[in-house]
Amino acid sequence: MPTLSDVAKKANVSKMTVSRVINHPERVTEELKIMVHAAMKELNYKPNVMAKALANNRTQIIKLLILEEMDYVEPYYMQLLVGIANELEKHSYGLQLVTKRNTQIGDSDGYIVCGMRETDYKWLNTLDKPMVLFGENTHGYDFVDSDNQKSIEKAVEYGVLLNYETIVFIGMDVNEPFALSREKGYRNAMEMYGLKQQVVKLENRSRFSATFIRENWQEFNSNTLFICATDRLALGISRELQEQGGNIPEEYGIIGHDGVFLDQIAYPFLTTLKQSLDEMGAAAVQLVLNKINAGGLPQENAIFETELKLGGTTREPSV
Amino acid sequence: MPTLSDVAKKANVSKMTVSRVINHPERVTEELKIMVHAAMKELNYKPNVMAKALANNRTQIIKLLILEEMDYVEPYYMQLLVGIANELEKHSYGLQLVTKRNTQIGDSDGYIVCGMRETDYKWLNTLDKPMVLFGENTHGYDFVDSDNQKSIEKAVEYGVLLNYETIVFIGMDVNEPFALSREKGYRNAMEMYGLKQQVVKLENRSRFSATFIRENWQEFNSNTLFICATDRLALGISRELQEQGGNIPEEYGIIGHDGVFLDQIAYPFLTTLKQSLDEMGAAAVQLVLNKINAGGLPQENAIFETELKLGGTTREPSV
DNA sequence: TTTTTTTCTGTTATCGGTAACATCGAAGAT
DNA sequence: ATCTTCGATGTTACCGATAACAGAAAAAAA
Repeated sequence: MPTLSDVAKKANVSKMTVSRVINHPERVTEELKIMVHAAMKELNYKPNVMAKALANNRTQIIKLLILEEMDYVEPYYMQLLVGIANELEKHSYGLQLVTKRNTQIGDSDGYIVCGMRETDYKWLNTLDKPMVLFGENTHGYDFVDSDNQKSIEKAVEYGVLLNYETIVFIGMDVNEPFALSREKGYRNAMEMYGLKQQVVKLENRSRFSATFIRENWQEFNSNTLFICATDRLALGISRELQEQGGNIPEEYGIIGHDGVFLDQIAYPFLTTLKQSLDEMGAAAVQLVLNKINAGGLPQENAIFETELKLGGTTREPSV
Repeated sequence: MPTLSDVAKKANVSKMTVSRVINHPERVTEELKIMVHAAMKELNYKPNVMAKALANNRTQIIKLLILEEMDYVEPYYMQLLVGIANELEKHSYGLQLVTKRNTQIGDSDGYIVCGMRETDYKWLNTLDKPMVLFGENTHGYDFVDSDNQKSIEKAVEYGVLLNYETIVFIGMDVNEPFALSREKGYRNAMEMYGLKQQVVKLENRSRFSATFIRENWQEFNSNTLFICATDRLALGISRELQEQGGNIPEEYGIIGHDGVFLDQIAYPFLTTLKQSLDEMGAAAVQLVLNKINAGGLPQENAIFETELKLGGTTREPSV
């Protein structure tokens, strides 16, 4: 492995000049820059991350804290992780995954946090490294998230376009910002269209939404659309509607939210609001690295729109 | 952050002695060891991973190569990843995730590879760092895997116990060792019980196994058990059996394989052969780190038994 | 022209560890 | 009693980079 010194020798300059070409190119003559670049290419020079880290007093490690209980795995995270990992790699950063079990966390340059609930913030405050949260929050932390409200608004809009007469919202019974935003999106859009609102909140498990349908089956007349806060809930709705003999998508429509894995497992495929998790993961990385390299910046968020991905649980738009 | 020197000063010894206490305690007097340990505790000394890495010419990074196409995410990996990540953290190693997209891989101390197919081995050969594969292979690489054969043997045995008359194997149409082992497990056990073997091989997608049932529905008389090479296949079988009005689990039984996420999504829950992925992840890490620290050792594998996790797709054993 | 300033490049010390060699006292050998 | 040998500790140099300072040449000001 060639080092800075090797490059320096080859280019007939000092190590410092080579270092400058890499980190502060504006402080070096064009002429030398060219020579150094030539030497680097010729030797196929790759900077030694560890040495750089040591000299800069960095660890080149970002910790990903997954605060959610992992007893039932969210496939969600896998895509996110890939997005994060790829982006970190671009910047020569390593990843360390921290789950609720091993709170004994070592050193790092910054954190990306996901799955946090309100009760976690007190603890988060004690971490004094740059940090970006995955999911909107009201505690002033930088975050990356989907535009939850707009997302559900789009769903309602689409439901109206499809002429579903009743539009029900199956939400989550947690008081977290993302859940509230989704509900707000529903309420907003319904009000805008002057439609009667109907909100149900359940624990985020498919069997609970299935039970809900079973127990309230007679209430729902034909031509109803269920907009669900998660694909998990949508899955339960779909399953039980079929069980009860409901015709999907003609009599009953379903729109889920998340678009990771579950929508593909369902039969028929769910129409869902798909988040671009790998982009979001990459964005989270960029935000933390910004903070690390620039000291304390003001809050900066990245908000992504979801994409309405059509499956078999909504009928075709009439032309 | 206290350093080696700080500890050395406090204990009135040289840096080297402190270093020895940590890395070669047998070369230091009991007396000094105690003093140094006291000093370390008092200062709450944590070794600087980067410095150590630099001095040892290590990167303290393990790359996890996921060679599988990630267009449909395997929730499988999430658990594995958690297992790997936790174990790496214990040893102050960072993780870098490499997917098929970014084959441009930087430096690392070793690799854990998963999702490889026969065509990948040529390329794997070019990597000359310590490597452990996730999944059995016939190329002489160290690996970690479930005992695929025994696993399916257990399934057959259980099916016999439950008095299912016909036992069918729904396998995967790939020529990979793990798939072959599972099939072999079926054939072995069936032969042992003197039962008629019936093997079907399909692409690993639930809709293909569903289609299979739809098209061959009349062939399967009641009292049949389907042993599936994956939960994905089991899911499709379950779905379509219900669609056709088959009674699960009394008339038709299903046993899946993997026990990650999908079995919980299915309705009813799948009876499945559960792999302990986090343990396996940890084992993979231990194997690579062994290789890294000990130079080229002979091949070493870690094979884990699966656990038969009962769900609603098999009937109760008669007492 | 001389002095001052600016711009660029090289030197030195340092980040926090570790290997290799040097040193020194005590135990064993002769 | 002298010479080895050995075990325990300290010294020095180095891993591969960077910041801070120093120095030299070029540009600007006098």
